[in-house]
Amino acid sequence: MLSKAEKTKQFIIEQSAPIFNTKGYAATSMSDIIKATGLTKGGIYGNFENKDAIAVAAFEYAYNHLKQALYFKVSEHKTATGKLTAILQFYRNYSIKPHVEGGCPLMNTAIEADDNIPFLKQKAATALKELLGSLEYIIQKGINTGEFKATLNAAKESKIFYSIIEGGLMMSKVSDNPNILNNLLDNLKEQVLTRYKK
Amino acid sequence: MLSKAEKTKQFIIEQSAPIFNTKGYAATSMSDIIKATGLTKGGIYGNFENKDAIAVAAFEYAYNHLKQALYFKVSEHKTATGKLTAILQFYRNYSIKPHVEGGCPLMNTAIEADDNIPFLKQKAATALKELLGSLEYIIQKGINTGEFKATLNAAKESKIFYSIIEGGLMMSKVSDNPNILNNLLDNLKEQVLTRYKK
DNA sequence: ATAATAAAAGACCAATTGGTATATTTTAAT
DNA sequence: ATTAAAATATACCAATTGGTCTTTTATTAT
Repeated sequence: MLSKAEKTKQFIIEQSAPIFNTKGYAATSMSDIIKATGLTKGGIYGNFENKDAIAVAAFEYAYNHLKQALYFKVSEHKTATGKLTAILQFYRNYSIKPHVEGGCPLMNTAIEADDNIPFLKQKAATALKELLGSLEYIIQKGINTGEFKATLNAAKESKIFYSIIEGGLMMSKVSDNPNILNNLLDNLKEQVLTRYKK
Repeated sequence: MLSKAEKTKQFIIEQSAPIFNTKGYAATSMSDIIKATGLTKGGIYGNFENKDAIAVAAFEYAYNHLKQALYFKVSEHKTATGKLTAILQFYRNYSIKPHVEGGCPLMNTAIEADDNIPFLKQKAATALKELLGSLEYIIQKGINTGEFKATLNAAKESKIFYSIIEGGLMMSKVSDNPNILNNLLDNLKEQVLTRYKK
């Protein structure tokens, strides 16, 4: 059974994650976290060393959430085409209905942290590597099983795939127009069915 | 001739833009700007109403810089293929040699502002619309002159084009690997020469 | 039920935040 | 050169920042 402290720690993470993901690391204050949790300084600092530790935990929580939801959807399908389509479906309307409030934690963290928050940048880099790796794995398997063309470069395609999703998400969000992303997802699906498939 | 105040104002903008673009709006303090300019509070607040006004001016400065550099490169070419290739060349190694320190001001601002800094979000949205419009215009002109396939959808292609650049830039920066973006740029060029061109 | 321990509350801290008001210095027209 | 106006410096402000320390309250093993 979870100890009291472990439960509280988890609770702090759950309440903080959407705040960090919405406002960003710099704009999120300890008083924001205090307000969101209903705890006091003692309660927070008894469970975390400092703000940075909460930010890291919140990122990992948000990323794991995203990852698990994605993996769940992907695992429902057996073919590479099915898996890729499921991923595209997952991101449909993501600009207005993201998995964690504030959008994609990976992109948010990458953009804020890349120049001057090294400990967060590194977390985002590791997460990106993992996601790209999974994508590449799906495509490569599609090639190996003969579902996709043998000429396809899985490493290359995975990066095209993901850059379009994240770039499209950024454009949709800032433009308040979910269709920018959705249209790109439609196009990616078409690409899978034509360029990828044998 | 520029008045003293106008010169100072411009100077403040020039010194602030790289700070805002690197640290972000929230993490940039007035004391950062004071330090960077060598001015005092009076000098700053005599020329700008508040921090927000500087942030807006800094964004517009950084964006205009980017835009002009891009337009200059693009205008050297007459064909749509030449113009698109020039844009791709412009972004080569952008993750380590951006036009303004900190990377693409459009993406940085879009990601930080989209959830809770409306006045900056709107600036980024307008800038994005303009950039996408220019891209679409180039592609459409390529279609109209018979250089590109008539079946091409300029509006759609411009979004694919730009999402790959920005998504690729994000991935390159957070991974400390310029090649992720560079390889995507290579691929885009190939797409222009095969899928676009007649 | 009680003690030992774990967890959370709350008072406190120096430093920094964005911003104002006033004093001083520069600029530029006469 | 003088002077009015413009521009900048400086001292000051309340509020907030991340964080510590001590006291109080809950928890949990006995």
